This record gives sequence, structure tokens and C-alpha cells, in this order.
Amino acid sequence: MRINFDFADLEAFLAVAETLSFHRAASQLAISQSAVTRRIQKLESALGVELFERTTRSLRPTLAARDFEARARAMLSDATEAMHALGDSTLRYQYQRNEVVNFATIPTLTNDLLPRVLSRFKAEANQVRVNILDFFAGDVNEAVATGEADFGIGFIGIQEPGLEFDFFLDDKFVAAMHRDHRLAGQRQLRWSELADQSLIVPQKGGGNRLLIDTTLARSKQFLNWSYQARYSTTILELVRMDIGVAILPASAIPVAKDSQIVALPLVQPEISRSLGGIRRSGRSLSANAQLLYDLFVEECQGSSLAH
Amino acid sequence: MRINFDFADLEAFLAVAETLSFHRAASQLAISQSAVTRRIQKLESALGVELFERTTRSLRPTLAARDFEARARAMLSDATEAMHALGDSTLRYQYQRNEVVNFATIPTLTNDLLPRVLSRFKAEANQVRVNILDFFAGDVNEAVATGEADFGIGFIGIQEPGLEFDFFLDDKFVAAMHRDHRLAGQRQLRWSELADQSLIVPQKGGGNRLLIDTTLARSKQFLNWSYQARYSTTILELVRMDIGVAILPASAIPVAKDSQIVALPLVQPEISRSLGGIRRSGRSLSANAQLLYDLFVEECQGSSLAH
DNA sequence: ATTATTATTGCGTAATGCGCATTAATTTTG
DNA sequence: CAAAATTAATGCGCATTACGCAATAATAAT
Repeated sequence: MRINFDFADLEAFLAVAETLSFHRAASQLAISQSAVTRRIQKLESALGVELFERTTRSLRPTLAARDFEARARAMLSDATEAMHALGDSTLRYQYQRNEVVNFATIPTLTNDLLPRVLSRFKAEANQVRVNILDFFAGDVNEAVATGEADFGIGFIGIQEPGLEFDFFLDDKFVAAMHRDHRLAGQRQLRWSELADQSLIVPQKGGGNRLLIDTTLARSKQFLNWSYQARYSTTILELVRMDIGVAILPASAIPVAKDSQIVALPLVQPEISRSLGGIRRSGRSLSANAQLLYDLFVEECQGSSLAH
Repeated sequence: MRINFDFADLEAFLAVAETLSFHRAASQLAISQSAVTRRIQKLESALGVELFERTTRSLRPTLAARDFEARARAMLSDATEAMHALGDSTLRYQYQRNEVVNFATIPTLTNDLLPRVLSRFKAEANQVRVNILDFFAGDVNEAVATGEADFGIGFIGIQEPGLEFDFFLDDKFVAAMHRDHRLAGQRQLRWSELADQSLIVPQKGGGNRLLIDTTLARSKQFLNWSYQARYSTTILELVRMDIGVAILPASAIPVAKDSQIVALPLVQPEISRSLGGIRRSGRSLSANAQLLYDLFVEECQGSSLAH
């Protein structure tokens, strides 16, 4: 896929979005106004959408521009940051990896599994530092593929060239609610029983939400959320205060005794995902990384996260 | 700051990094080998670093290339995704905001404050949906500035044009440990008393870590971490299993009774940050957003997060 | 209705990026 | 060890891209 715009186009776009004028944006960027026009036209052509509804005397961003604005900022910021970061003299130290094991994981696995594994790891490799790269699911694969992480723990789904997967366990979606909630005594819940609840769901854009949306669409059900958030922590706190019923993978639910939160399996439809280890193909791990990986394997063999 | 490279350069870079050969990268990209050479040279010149140590017959990525690889992927991915996203027909629906309040917050504020506020909000505005954009601190300001969020709750620090800040409260850094830890009975801790502890700290790259690093550097102390992670959830679980002592802002510590975690104020030096409301200058909030904002103000007036 | 403002477009010029062919360097092979 | 094979770098000519200037057309402001 050819990217037919460049950073200068993004700069022009952001200047126009900020000033709401080609003329003033040109001033700000110290280029001619016709150059601004051309950059915006180039960007519109590349993206296939109109970014600004404009006359010679007024200008208004389109909805597309409002979405694109944050994206443009992120790209420019990334590029700027990359240029700065490469001058950072601490970088060389950071890649002296002899004493640091880097692994990538999704945050929800931290509830129980990770501390147990790290306890055992520390007992065997006391001087080794551990850099826990806790990411969203897609980023785990990427961190492993690029070598940022020695290995990862995450979803097994789409096959990716260059990566190997080891199955650890299945992780089912549950309905989490306060233990005093009127549905809390049931053994399981059908999705249809949640129709009148105040639902708290993962935000659009992540794998969890996508999985929920596609599964419900297949069974012709509609997700009528009242709150959405990105972090399961945020979601769980709302549950703890009995603000609503959350839809989450079981791995996201803490297993503390006397917890105020009850997790009930969701059926009709059931939704689950497979979790496992992710390594680079054909690459061996360092001794310490391999030890940590093996400990994960062992702990998962004796573990089930579907409460 | 002029960005002197473009997406085609990033593509070439990644192809070379993957194939470890200009020749094979050229094949992969269906361009001539000399074009690959020129793009890499352009990128090296723009970044000011050598990316590949190479002879005519062999090639090896530099440390800089290994760092840059993930960044290059992210930028290309962002650009590709932006192009796809603008065609998404659900976008128009998403900006029908009459019934949705969007606010941006840092995740650590979800422990206590957020659920209380939302309980009160729900009682007064039952049909309004709430999109909780839980971000890292820098992203909160950005979400407000770009209009993605109606308002934000985050750090008050660097003044940003176009944004207004309202002070809510001070948030101090504490040492969090298991209640059976040998230091847990103390009233407060000096940093020097942590020298022999297995420390769990926020990952480099975020505001929390930067604040810790700069403050300790000023008092000539060294942070000797054993584990680092991004999410306070991850960190707190390690504390709960008594794997080590964490350095976190008080707002990140859950306030549940009978918690297994004890938080002790850290002194010599003390580190704290101011939290508050963030709004766009000169813009009024919708009635529902204003109601939610006012509820945050009220709850913070009667709250202190320094346990 | 007239004036002022501003986005668009044509033109000429400079800069950029390409493939082809060649050269230089360095592994590989016998 | 020498010869052959491979491959990154560079010169050249050509095509494409991007710019500022000047002019035009459109549209708010007065």
C-alpha cells in the first residue's frame, strides 16, 4: 500500500486545522498560501476524503478532519520523537541486555499468573532485572517480532510470519458484577438477560471489543452499552461500585478472596479467546528468558482462568 | 522542526531490516537497488545516525536501527490505519455526540474518585452514555486539545496554549508494599531506606518515571529497580504477592478495606504532582459534560489522596 | 453595490527521485 | 592464492514533484 502523503502534508493540515485559514496557516509555516492549498489537496486526494469545507472566505473542518487530526498529531509526534530518541546516549546501555529479560504481556494477565511466575523466577535468578512490557494485545506480537521483547504472552489468533505460538489456556468472557447485584446468584448468564442492564464494555478499537461485536453480530444481538473504557482496571472499579455489569475476559477478574466482584460465565453465545506464548521463529532465547518462559508454561499447565 | 524523511524511506528501512540486504529489499519493494541505497542514505542523513553497518557483501543493523525499527513500524501502521479509518462509515455515527459525554482521564484516578462521580452522574443523567478515554497523562491534554474529549482529568504541569486548568488536588508518591513486609509498620519512609529493597517502578517513558528520575537525580540518589512495568495494575499485583516494594502515586493505590497493600509516604525527597481539570479555553461544555465536570470538582474538594 | 479578503490555478523554475550502467569493494569458490 | 560472483555506491539523464509569483474567481464585510 503506497502512502501518498508525507509529514509536510500533515504539518500543513494541522496548521490549517488550528488556524482555520489557509492564509494564516501559510504565515505560521512560512510558506506561500498556494503551497498550503496544494498540500491539503494532496492529502485529500491521498486519503480520498474532503478535509475542509471551504470557500474563499470561510473554512470548516469536516468530520473526517476531526478524526484525522489526532492521527496526524500522533504521526508527527512519533517522527519527531524518533529523531530525538536516536541521540539519547542511554540507548546503548539499554541494549546491554545481559542482565534484563524483556517480555511483553497483556495487562489482564497480571492478576494472578504473573506474580506467581515472577516469585518463582526471582528465587532462581535473583540478580536478573525484568522489564515487563505490558501492552494491548496487538502490540505484544509486534514487540516480539521486532525484538523489543524476548517473548510474549498474548492472544493466539491470526498467524503471523516469523512468530511461533504455544497454546497455554482458553480465556472465556464473563459478566462481572457486584456481589449484591440481583443477577449475582445465578450460575451463568445468557446475553439476552443483560438487555436491561447498565453495561460497561471495552472501548472500540481493541481486540476484546472486536471479538464481542463480531460474535454478537453473528447471533443477531445488539450491544447496548452505557459506559465504555479502555483499561479493565477502570471497568472493574465501576463494577466494584455497582455502577453496572461489565463484559470482560475472565483473566481480567482478580481472584482475591472476599472480592466484591462476582464473575458469571456468559452463554448464548459463548465468547472466548486462546492465550499462549509468542516467540520469534528460529531464534533461541537467552538462558534467563528461557527460564522465565518455561515457568509460564508450567504455571499455565496447572491453571484455569474460567472461573 | 523539519521532518526530512518520508513514509517511502520508512518502507525501505523496514524491508532492509527484514531482509538484511539492499538487493533483496529492492526485490521485495519492486524498485531498483540503487533507489534503496538512496532512501537509506536519506534516512540516515535525516536522523543523523548510521542505521546499517554494511559492506558490499554483508549488512548488520546498528543499535540505532534496532530502536528505530519499532518506531518506523508504528508510523507506517498509523498512516495505513488512518487511510483505512477514514472510509469507515460508522465514523459519522460516532460523532453524533448528543447523548455521549467523552472525558479523558489517567487510569489511576479510577480507583475511588471516578466511580463515586459516575454514581452521582447516573442518578442525575440516566440516559447519557459515558465514553471514558483512559490514557496516559500526555494523551489526556491532547485528547482535550483536539476535541476528542470534552474535558480531561490529569496532571497540571506544563502550560499548554488553548487549554485551561483547574486545580483539584495534590497526589504524592508513596512506597507500596505488602502489609507483612518488614517496613510496613513505619509511618513514612526515606528513599535511602529502600536501597536494599527489590524495587518495582513505572517504566521509562512516562511522566511518573520522569518525575521520579529527575527528583532523585537532584538529591543525588540512584534508582536501582528490579522490575519495571507500565501499568500500575501490573505493579500492584507484584506488590500484592510481596515480590517487591513499588513506587507509585497515592492515587494509584486502591482504598479497599482489608487491603493487603500498605502505602507509606516517601520523604527525603518528597515527590508529588498536581491533578486537576483540563478544558479547552473559550469553549463551553455541553450541559451533560458540565454536570459531570462539576461533580468531579465537588468530589475533589472533599477528598485527599495522600493516605 | 463596492471593497477587501482569500482559496485556486497557470506558469516557470528548482529540487527530488528514479532506473540504467558502471565502479569499487568484499565475500565465495576452486 | 587468484578468479569469480555478488552487491552497495555513484554518475548520468530523464521524469516527476513542489515551490513562489501573479492573476483569477469567489465570497464575506462594509
